[in-house]
Amino acid sequence: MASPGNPLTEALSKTYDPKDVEQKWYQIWEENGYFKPEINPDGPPFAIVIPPPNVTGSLHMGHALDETVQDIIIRYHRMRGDKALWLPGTDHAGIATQNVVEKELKKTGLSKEKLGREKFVERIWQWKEEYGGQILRQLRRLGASCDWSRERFTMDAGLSKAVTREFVTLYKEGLVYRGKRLVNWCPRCKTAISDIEVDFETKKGQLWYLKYPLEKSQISREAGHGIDYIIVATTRPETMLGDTAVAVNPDDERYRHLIGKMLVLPLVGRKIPIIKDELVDPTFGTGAVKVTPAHDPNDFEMGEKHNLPRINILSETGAIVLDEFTPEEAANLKKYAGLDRFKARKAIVEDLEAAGLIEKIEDYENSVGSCYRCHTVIEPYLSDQWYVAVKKLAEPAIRAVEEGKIQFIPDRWTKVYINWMTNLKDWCISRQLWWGHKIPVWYCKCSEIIVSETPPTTCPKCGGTSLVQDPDVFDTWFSSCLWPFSTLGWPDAMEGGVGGRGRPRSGSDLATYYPTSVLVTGYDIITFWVSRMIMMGLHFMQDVPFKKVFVHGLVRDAQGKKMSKSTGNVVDPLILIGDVGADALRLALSALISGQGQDIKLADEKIKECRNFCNKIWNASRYVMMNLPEGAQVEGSPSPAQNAKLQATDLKPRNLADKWILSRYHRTVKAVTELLDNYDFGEAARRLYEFVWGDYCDWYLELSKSALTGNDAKTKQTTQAILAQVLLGTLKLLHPFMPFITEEIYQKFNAGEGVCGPERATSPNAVSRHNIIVLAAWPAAEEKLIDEQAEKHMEIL
RNA sequence: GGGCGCAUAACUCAGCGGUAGAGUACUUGCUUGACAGGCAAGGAGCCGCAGGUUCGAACCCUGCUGCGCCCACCA
Repeated sequence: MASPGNPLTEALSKTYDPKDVEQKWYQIWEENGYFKPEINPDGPPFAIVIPPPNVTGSLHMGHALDETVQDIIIRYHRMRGDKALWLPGTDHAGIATQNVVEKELKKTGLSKEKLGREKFVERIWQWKEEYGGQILRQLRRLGASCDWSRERFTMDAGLSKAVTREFVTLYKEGLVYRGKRLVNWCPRCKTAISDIEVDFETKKGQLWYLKYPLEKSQISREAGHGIDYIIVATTRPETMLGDTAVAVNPDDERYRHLIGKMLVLPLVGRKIPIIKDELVDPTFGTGAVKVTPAHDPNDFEMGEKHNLPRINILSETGAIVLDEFTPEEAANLKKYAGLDRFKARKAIVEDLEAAGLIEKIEDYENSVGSCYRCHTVIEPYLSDQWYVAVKKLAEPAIRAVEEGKIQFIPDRWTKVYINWMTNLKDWCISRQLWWGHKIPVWYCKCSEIIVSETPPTTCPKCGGTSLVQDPDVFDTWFSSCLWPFSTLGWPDAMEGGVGGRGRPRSGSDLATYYPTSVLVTGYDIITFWVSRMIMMGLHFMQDVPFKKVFVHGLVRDAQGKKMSKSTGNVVDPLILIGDVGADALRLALSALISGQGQDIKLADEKIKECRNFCNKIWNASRYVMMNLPEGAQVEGSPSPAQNAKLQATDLKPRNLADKWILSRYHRTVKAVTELLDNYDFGEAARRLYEFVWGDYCDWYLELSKSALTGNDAKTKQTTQAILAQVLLGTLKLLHPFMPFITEEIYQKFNAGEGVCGPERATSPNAVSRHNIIVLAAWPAAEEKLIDEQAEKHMEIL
């Protein structure tokens, strides 16, 4: 037993306190360049690019999980001797960032309009410099071992150049085009958003049945039928101002005789035809549907087919405008001008009611789309936008996954991906925002469109010099889909070829690390991001952007509810780190990962369990230290020489307990290594937990007490050696999961040499730092026998 | 309307063809010598329901029920 006043017993306090340890180690690691792949210059390259968090973001539990997984992978590979790169960075997140800074401005009574575009963008840059690094600092607290010297931002010069190159190339290839179509418009953000940026929610509303009178001259002719109007059902009565037809199903007996007749649109006075179209479901409502080509996707399609006029009735903020009405119509509608769409709805319904033109109003539930950023109800809105023609890009992207060049883990996401990719619609990439990459397109008065990587000075067609750049910016995902190669130096790192094609210059990061090894992400952005990276990677690099996609679940609260500010169930990872330390949080998250990629319910109990585990291994180490040979009992020792002596000590088991723990340990090393190779982080974490607590502490450490206090010097020495070496080896296995505490303890045993640094000792068995003890291979049968014997033996004890 | 996932002890979850597991919680002891953030022992379960395959099913197949999610042009 340790003598009183032993410096080692004092070196470790009774309970583990993560605070100082974590701060200290991260700094040492970073300062010594341990996170740079170059510390393993000869290893095979292994690369992960971080899913770039929004610059405005702050670390939430979802990030914590995502980054923990990546850090486990990258630390594991680094320990295996790979030239392991984890490239960090942030996304400019156009709409999200703009919204945040707008809100800030509002507090000071300013608005972006008052500031003007240039000043506003300047303001965002300022804001970014000041607060943008927050999430990256928080990543460090988690222990994320990113190579910060390679940090990127989507609006860095190089990455901006990449986006321009991307667009111009796609344009020249005919894969990008401009079109006037209905887009999902957010009247609050005043921009188009893509289909997948719309959240649908079923909402309670009404279905209004409106009477549209037949034209007078026809009423008399129809008098015999007793019909002088058609009833249409709609959830959006205010759009009736823009109706340019009423459609019925061609087979609908009720209306067949009316097809081709004209109606008079109430309130407006416009004459509109009754048309036939198979799209109309005769069983819905009255079987007659009002057609508003400028404000409904279905109606737009019908309008195209039947050549109907498209009358836009709304401004970009969603208020009624009368620009596209005839003067007579406009005169009728003056009272609605400037009314917000929902106020207009009320007013129009009232007026129709007063005119006796409402047959009935029913309660009705339907799904309403809203902006994923601000939850404003989106408006199908007619406008000029840029699109990516996605079909030609999607085909190779599907093939790559089908052929196994990219593997989804777990596999079920393959199906989801392929299903999604085969039904892709063209991607609207222009946004009416101020923050983002400006579209490299200029318009000349002569109506020439110039698409160019560098700003043109004159129009190539008419020689005019007053060129105006497209005011819009790109969808954020249009830049982040280049991330796996733009961050590594594309396009400048390419030699030869057109449009950034060719091949990466040898020796460049791009040549070394592309394709990256694995992408780690939640399933929520497979559609937004993963699919697009695959398309663009294949298109511009002629190779997949990553070989594997590890898809994990989302972190939910203890009840399984989504964490959200409005529900108030958000658990802040930084508060937890402050409470229990980063290691406990990391272990909790990783131990909760299931092989099926289920969502994770994060309960306090689990955090507590893992905090206790930290303490457990801390105290086990304390015990082992106190029982090392006398000479070793100094802070920072055993010295290398002493250490060598310990290792040289005969590790050959002297009794059943020795055999048993070595066998257990050996199996754990093997199992955990395999589990990590197979991306089963949850099982790996659980296995380690059980080994440390259940085998090492509960059994071997308890049994060692008699050996250490006994008279047999040899037994004592062997026990000491096994205690120490199994512990040190286990610390290495645990290190990817819990980097801080393992480094701290390890360093105390190992003359200041941590787990993280460059490898010193090489072992013939190449598992290198990952597995310190090189055990002779034990025949499986013998191992099993020993296990059984040992278990029986211990039952007797 | 199409697709996916989940249902195992009070709670959170492992197990995925061979006698039901862990942690937490609970009960009863123990503990001045690594750790009370500890140790030992214990109670706990028609493994969602109904069929089928099999010598044998929590595990494989079919159907059903209940929750959750994704996709789709429900006026």
